[in-house]
Amino acid sequence: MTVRVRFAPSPTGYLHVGGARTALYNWLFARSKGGTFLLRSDDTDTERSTPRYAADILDGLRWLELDWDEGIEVGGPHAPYRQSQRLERYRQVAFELVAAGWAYWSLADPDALDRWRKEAREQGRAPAYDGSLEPPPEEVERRLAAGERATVRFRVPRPGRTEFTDVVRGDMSFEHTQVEDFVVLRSNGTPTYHLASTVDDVDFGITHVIRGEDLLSSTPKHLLIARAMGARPPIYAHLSLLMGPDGKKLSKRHGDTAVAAFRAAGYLPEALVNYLALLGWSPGDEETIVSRDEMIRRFDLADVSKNPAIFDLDKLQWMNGVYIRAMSADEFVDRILPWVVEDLGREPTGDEQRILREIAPHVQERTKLLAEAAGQVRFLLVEEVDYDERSWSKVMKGDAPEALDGAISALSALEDWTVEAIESALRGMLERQGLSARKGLQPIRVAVSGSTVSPPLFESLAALGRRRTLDRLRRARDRLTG
RNA sequence: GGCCCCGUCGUCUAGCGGCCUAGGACGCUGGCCUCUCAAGCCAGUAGCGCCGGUUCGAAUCCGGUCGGGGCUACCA
Repeated sequence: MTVRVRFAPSPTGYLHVGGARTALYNWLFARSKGGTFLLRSDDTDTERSTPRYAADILDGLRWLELDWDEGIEVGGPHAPYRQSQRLERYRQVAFELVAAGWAYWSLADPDALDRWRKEAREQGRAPAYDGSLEPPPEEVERRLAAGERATVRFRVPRPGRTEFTDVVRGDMSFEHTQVEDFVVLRSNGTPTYHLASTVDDVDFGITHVIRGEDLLSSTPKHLLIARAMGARPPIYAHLSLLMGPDGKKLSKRHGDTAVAAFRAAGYLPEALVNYLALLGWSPGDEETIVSRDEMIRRFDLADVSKNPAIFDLDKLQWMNGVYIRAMSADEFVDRILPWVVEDLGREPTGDEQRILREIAPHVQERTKLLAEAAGQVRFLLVEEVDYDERSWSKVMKGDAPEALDGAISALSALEDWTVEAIESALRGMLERQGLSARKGLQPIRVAVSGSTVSPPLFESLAALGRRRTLDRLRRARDRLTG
């Protein structure tokens, strides 16, 4: 049997990291089994679905390089892959279900239903509607004939129970007294999630449904529908949910959880993928940095953790740094360029790009987020620096004038403007002035970079060039005198 | 309230009855390195929720309890 899995987001919100993880696990499973990964859009909620979110989801998946073999925008034998374009099919199935006695037209009064559920709850019973509020058949027929709108509800067999084996959770059993006669077709003729999703899974030949644990207790409904359709239901695997630092389900109040937000902040897709993969799955050994190929080779649903996982930004950030350091300097420059352009307000010149490449290795190892790098290299690309006032007042005192003067004269006399020459000139200066490197170099750093924190000084000066270095040293010296 | 899921360092996890004096990673602390900040290296910190049971032996099996989470819609 060839594995067929799907990621089926509802475009009622942007792609968030939880959804991305679900997509990733589906993708990994498909790739590790040589199966098909399919993308469809569960957009039956026309009220809340928007094209903007739909586009964001596709962007996010592409950015993460979770390519799909079949589905939205790539097509396939079961097209279309948007539920909003398959409405007739769901209606048809709903009618067939009614005709076969698996479902019925429901005219239960909504208010009465509310009261019924409330009472059930108060009496400690399951608030699962069992059809007892329906009018007699003759009345239903009459009102339907008169054009009254009704929902279609699935007739859950009671007594009874649904049992299944979840690949990550093991044997499950749900008593049907706990499962209500759920709506499959709304009174406006559109299908509910349960119907549309299950029909698609059946029609598209989905073999494994890998999704969030929030759908675990809906699984009996899906099994019931699939079996009523005469199909062999897919195998289910429910992933634990992602939590915020407070242990609650990850949501907006934990900050921006959108994949697009991570992208904008300068996270690398490969780092996010690596982190997400290990959030609920372990290759079994002590590896933390796992390549995509390695993941595919070793991924197994049986190794997926049942525990809910708290999203740890610190660890993601660390991992991002690991991936950044692993890049070549050229690649690093290419990847920070968009942020540099934004920061500068213009495209760097060829000369400036050369400077960037020169300093890249040194910036790279201090960068955790690509977005930060722009700020670290800015002083190399602008004509004049703005001093960070805290840095200034911290170091521009004591021996600072001597250090600056010494640097100006030592560097003016320099023949070769190279890292080595600059270093030996400045170290010679330190010795003459009797200054420690720690104390003597900081004023120079602030004068040139504007801050007490910068890439290594000698390399920075070499990249900056003689003219700008000396200009800045003199300007700082003047400012110091007042 | 009902049903369901889950419970190993603060966090992600390894562990499938003796290999556990519970391993790794992030974080945190200290040290080394050092021109700042990082990175790197070294060391340290900290955990089997609790109570019973099974067993020669339990983090591992069973029961209970407590705690956390999910679902309980004509949302998905």
